Amino acid sequence: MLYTKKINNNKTFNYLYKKGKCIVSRNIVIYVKKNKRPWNGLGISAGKKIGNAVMRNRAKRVIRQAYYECEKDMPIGMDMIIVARKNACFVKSTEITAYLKEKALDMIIKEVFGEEK
RNA sequence: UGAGCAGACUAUACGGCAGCGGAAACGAUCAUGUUUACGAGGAAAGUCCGGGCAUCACAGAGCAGGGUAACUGAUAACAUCAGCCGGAGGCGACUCCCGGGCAAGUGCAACAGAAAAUAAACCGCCUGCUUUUGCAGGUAAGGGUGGAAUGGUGAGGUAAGAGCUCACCGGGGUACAGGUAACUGUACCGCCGUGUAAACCCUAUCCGAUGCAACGCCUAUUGGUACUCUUAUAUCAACAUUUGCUCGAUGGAUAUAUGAGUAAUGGCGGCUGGAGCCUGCGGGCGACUGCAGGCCUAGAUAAAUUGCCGUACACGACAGAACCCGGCUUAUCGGUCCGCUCACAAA
RNA sequence: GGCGCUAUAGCCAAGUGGUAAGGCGUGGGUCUGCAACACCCUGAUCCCCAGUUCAAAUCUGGGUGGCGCCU
Repeated sequence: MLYTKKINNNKTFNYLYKKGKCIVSRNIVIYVKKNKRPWNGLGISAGKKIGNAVMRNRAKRVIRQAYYECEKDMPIGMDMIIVARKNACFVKSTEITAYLKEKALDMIIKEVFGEEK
């Protein structure tokens, strides 16, 4: 939790779903958008389709752990929503961490900050 | 040994590294750090009952509406639980049952059937008249319909029959005895009548409404928006408020103007020490309860119990607190303990 | 978290204890030289499981799905 704040109002969620860039994979879907502030915003969403309360909590936990582990490498100054898909609760957190570090980071940097650099 | 019945408990375990939540202590000062112990369930679920707590309304009464239903008790209370009565099932341990009243009233009972409930009589049976087809009277034994047909079986009796009479069975009433009571037993009378109250209803008894997004406190901005109150003026004479309605109670009511206050948003409290848990000794058949000692054991707000690795095995089910308790219902891989029953075998 | 409503044929639906009306559509037939129109026929585990009753779509209890309100 170095530079991150939680996103907890509905407005920003809807704004990001509409305007943000989306990156899709088997386990998760990521929506990203610049916010021009000295912190990152993080929202995790686990919908009804995933399963009961235990499964939803498990998915949220795994995603949060994966985010913390690659927080140091993240660029600062963006809002981000991670939506769990049905696979996410059966997978270990190391898989998601690896995915974030190897593939998603490059994509995020390209999509969001690519134009400036 | 096998097959069961009932009750109670448990819900992978241990270690390492990294992390989360609020709390306490120590340090530190507008950055927050260190240490310590603690941190989901038997159903946390469904929200089906009951209560606490809070607000609203209170001067009260009645009606409407809703719940409960053998009896006695337990309890804060209950649709729960215990004991017991009645009924049903099982060889048995034991289990199951929304179990008041259609002899207060009203309604309903399709089709079939003569008839579906003050009664009546299709085919029959018997007597009389007429005459070969009917009429009048008696009768409800037999037939068929239906879920249900005015007690059942046998004997006497008769023109034919019939609780018409008798015996036994079944049900009802009255009296007496036993039991706290539901109820049980005995004696006498007597056959007065189907089902349905999870149909309206009646009887007894209980219930005010809304739910922590209740409610209380603090506060930015905008704007005179909404609401409340005070004063003044004008109009009207029945109008408003008061839990769904009525009585009753309280206030005259509406519009305009002036002045004062409140609300929205966000935050904090409510929030966890409680009808609490454990142990021992008493009371009670039991549900439960009295006394003494000990313990503090989640409180988040996009929402904490984790991630990864290793070891073991039976390879891990259903499932995540959101104000709090007592029950019920539903989901659930399995395991352990105590008691009891039946069958077989051995001593 | 709390409080409510609802489920009937492929679709829209009526039905307050006595064996489920109707409309659109599907399929078949009649009509026609062939079609359309018209007419006739056709089809239901009344969301699921128990109970009350002679009898349940309907009454009672439990479950499942869908929808709404407070925010």
